[in-house]
Amino acid sequence: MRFMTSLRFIDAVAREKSIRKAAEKLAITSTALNRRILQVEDEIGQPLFERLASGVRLNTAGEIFVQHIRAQQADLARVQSQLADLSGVRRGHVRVTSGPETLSHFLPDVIARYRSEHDAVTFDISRQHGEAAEAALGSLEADLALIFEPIRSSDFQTIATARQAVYCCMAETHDLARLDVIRLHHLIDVPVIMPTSQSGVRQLLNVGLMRREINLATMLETDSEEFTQNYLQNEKVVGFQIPIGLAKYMAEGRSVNGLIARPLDTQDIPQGTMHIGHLRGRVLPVAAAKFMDLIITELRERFPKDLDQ
Amino acid sequence: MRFMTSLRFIDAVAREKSIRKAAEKLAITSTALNRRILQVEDEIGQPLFERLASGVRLNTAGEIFVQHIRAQQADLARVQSQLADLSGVRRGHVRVTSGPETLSHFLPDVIARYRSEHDAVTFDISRQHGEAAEAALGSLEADLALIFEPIRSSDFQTIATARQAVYCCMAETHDLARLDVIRLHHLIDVPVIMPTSQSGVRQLLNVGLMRREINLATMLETDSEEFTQNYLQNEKVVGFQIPIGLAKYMAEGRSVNGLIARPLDTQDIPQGTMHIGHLRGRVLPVAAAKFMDLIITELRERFPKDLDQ
DNA sequence: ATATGTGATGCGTTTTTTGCATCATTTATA
DNA sequence: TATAAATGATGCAAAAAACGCATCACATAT
Repeated sequence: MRFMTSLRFIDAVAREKSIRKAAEKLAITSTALNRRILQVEDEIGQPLFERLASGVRLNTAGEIFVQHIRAQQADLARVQSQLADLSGVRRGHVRVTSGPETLSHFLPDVIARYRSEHDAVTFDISRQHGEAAEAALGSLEADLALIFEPIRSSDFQTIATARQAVYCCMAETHDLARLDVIRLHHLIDVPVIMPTSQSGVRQLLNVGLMRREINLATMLETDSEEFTQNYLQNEKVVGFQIPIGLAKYMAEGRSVNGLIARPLDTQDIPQGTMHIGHLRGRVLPVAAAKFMDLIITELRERFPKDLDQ
Repeated sequence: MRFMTSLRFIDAVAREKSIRKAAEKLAITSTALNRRILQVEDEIGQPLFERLASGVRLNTAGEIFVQHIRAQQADLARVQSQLADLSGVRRGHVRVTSGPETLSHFLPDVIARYRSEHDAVTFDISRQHGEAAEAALGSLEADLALIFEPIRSSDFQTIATARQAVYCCMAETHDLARLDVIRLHHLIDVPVIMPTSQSGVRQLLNVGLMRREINLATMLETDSEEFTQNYLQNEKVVGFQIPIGLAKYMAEGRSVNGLIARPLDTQDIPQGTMHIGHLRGRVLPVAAAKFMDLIITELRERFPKDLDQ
């Protein structure tokens, strides 16, 4: 897109905070890039960057203008996606940001399902917790977000929510595996792997633990689902997860790879809410919109009673 | 704005429906323009225009793309307005579309008031009835609309409304000038000037006339306020107008230039609603937003009881 | 049949953009 | 404190892109 070149270059310089560094990434000389920027600044009628000895930095005008550029790029992506859709093939690129919960099973499943029908669509998955995810939507670095936490920004437009209880995850040989529902007091003196404090699951656990004044025997704290799942197969410890983070059918009590999941009593630990949404006011590219539809379809199949739209 | 050139050109061709005609308006040769279009089509990956013997016409892809171009232009205007605002002077260009009611007194007053403080802001006033005005907002040819009619499109976002009763307008020597409130039956056999059927005032009159089964002695039908106002000074006929279309204080009963206004009884003719708003989802340029604020301020001063926000 | 309109294309010219070498400053380092 | 290494800006020549002219191919109206 020739007509986007200057704008794309400015965006790059804003990100790199240096003309020379940006020029290198863009595979042109710094002098050409410099002059493009000077030209746009001249047309705009005022500088967009502050010149520092260490590089450049956006000034207020630049912030406003770069925001415009990104909105413009996002809208162009939407248009291209829509045009591709016209000509039969669904092309496009979908950028999803999500907490760790959905990355092990849910998103891989949904994306595979989507790509089985539209293999011209590509994906970007970035793992970020709530606040960062919302920021990524705001700066148009992501199209969709799946956030298992309270929503902070009013710029987040929720399209669907799914209530999720917290489950204990353990080897099927674990003593607690015999129980259908686990109460908090069962966990006293049982070694557990805790999610980090940024995670929504951890926040729900904290609420219950505070109320009941219980301390768990935390043997390890991690935000890595992969680590947790693998470790549970080696030692008789308990991890925590929500249904969307479990392998399919595990939430119904089946064991998968020697692991089993049991719900925590909701009297002890409140249910949380998984939010699926996008930046308020945005019109999503076709591919992203259709992918979101599929996410909701999948959620409806998995959690028919707990989905709200 | 160099980076907008190709897009601006495409917009021009779409409007002119001919490359040669557009080229003339843009002061370049048709061959240069033609090649720019071919280049963009090539980058997009598909044609935007159908080539006919009589010129060109947007295809579906073109419609989508041109819509994007216009949104982009509007957003750039907003950004420029915002940047100018940063540097102290409020620059900008405000495009208003309105029915005839506000053009004689209201808009001139408000614009004069606005420009007395911000003389770097320029205006475009286009006179259009409801449906056309809404279309102008939709195609981003106008920023604000003042519509004295029911709103048809759900894309119209109303910011404020003002209830307006219909007034009779006449020479102060007219027999009916003695009445404080005019009933429909007073108008029987009185020669009147009627607004055209597109006008909101006419639609309100029709409602009352139908209900009471009264026919007026229409001596002339026009959509020209100027004509009506001038003619009333020459002959003892009655015209119709709403307060916002009257000179200041005329709705309170004062005579201005030998003319006087008397309200029609609202039992006979229902009140109408003046809508002030913009395209749903748009972020207006600073200048346009501030101008709308001033419109509402002015309305509040003139019609404190009848303004809703 | 002819004339007039349309958009597309080959080619030489003009304008714009790019890259190299270099300057003026500021910051980090010896 | 002197030196080295980074930054963005600028003059100038080469490369690339855009432009305008002449012309083609085609459709429509006269």
